[in-house]
Amino acid sequence: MGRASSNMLRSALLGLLAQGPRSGYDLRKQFAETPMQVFSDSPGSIYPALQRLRREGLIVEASPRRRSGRRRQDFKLTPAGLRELEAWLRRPITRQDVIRSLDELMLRFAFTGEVLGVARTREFLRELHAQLSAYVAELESFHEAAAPHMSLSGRLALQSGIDGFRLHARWAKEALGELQRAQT
Amino acid sequence: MGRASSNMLRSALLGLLAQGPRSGYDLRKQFAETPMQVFSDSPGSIYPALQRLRREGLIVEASPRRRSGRRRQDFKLTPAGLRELEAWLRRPITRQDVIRSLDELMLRFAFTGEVLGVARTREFLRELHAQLSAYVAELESFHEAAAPHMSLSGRLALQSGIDGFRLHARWAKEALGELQRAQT
DNA sequence: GTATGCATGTAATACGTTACATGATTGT
DNA sequence: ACAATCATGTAACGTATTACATGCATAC
Repeated sequence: MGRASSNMLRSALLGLLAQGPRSGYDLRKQFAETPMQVFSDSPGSIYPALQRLRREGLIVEASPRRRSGRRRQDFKLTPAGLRELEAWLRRPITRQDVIRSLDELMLRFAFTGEVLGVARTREFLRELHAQLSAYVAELESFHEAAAPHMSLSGRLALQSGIDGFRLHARWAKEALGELQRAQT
Repeated sequence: MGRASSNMLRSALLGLLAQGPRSGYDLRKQFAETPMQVFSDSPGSIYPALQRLRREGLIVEASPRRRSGRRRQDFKLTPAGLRELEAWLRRPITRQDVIRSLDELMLRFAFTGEVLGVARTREFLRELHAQLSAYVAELESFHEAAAPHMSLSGRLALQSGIDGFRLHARWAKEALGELQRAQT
């Protein structure tokens, strides 16, 4: 009921603010100038989202740490905000997540490493790999059954999808190895 | 103003209806049971979307081609609907499309093959490959500059993103080859 | 002292989501 | 006759999008 679905921007804001205090403008710049460009940098999305988080007590204004005389409103996480972030990070990975919001899972991966530590990140990757492998298998069996009746472009598009998930699965495995090396 | 952004569901409905008359329920089943599961199969999204398309004159009721005594409302594209579909398919591929809606581009690819023919599809793939390569290069140079200051998980996540785009670029090239073989 | 960019905000609109509602038709 | 499933719809809610608005610092 309402309190809904993914709300990826909300989580991204919490995750970034967990790294340290930032202003809305800082966040907009980060969305605009880094590979986080999946997020809109328009003020109409970010400022209202920050106000909502503030109203819910998940973030508060931080001491204005002004690096200039400019008006500037920094925010930082509250304990409640950190709890919500961690709850998001710890959500079990579902088949639906893999299908409909792989982007969000990758975001969760990045923040998990920074917020919950290496051990938990490796669990995350194992779960992710399992779900991805399962879905790849599903797609392959669909492909086998349906390919004969599909158009060439349909088949090629499906193949691209399968390849993408397979690549992510392989990536998860390799990342797991890298974390292991870094941990020891 | 308003008439906005991607509206991927709208385009998907037009594309599917271009293949032949279907009912809302058919479309829901297709979303639920095929790899098109990026789309929600909930009635609250599909039926309103169909009503909007009908009100705009892009689709009309088709003769009820009933395969049972059940109530059933089939829709088919109007000439205006086909025009809008083709306009969507012919939109130039932007950097933003690649970053924020690769899914939509893959959908466009599939329908382009079915609606506009092989020649146009190959143009599409060339454009797509160019945009993907350009963005991969961008990401690589960001990676080179920023990697030293990033956390391990941040770096791994970024690497996954780069790999994904690189894979799509390679796919576009291979698909181009397959279409060429099929065309001759 | 005027333009440019910093920094935050708001209004209109459309859309997806969840949940609920409603008949009609098969199957048993 | 009754349950399950077919098939379509509606209502409340939250949120992204686009475009516009505002005020204050710097820079020149």
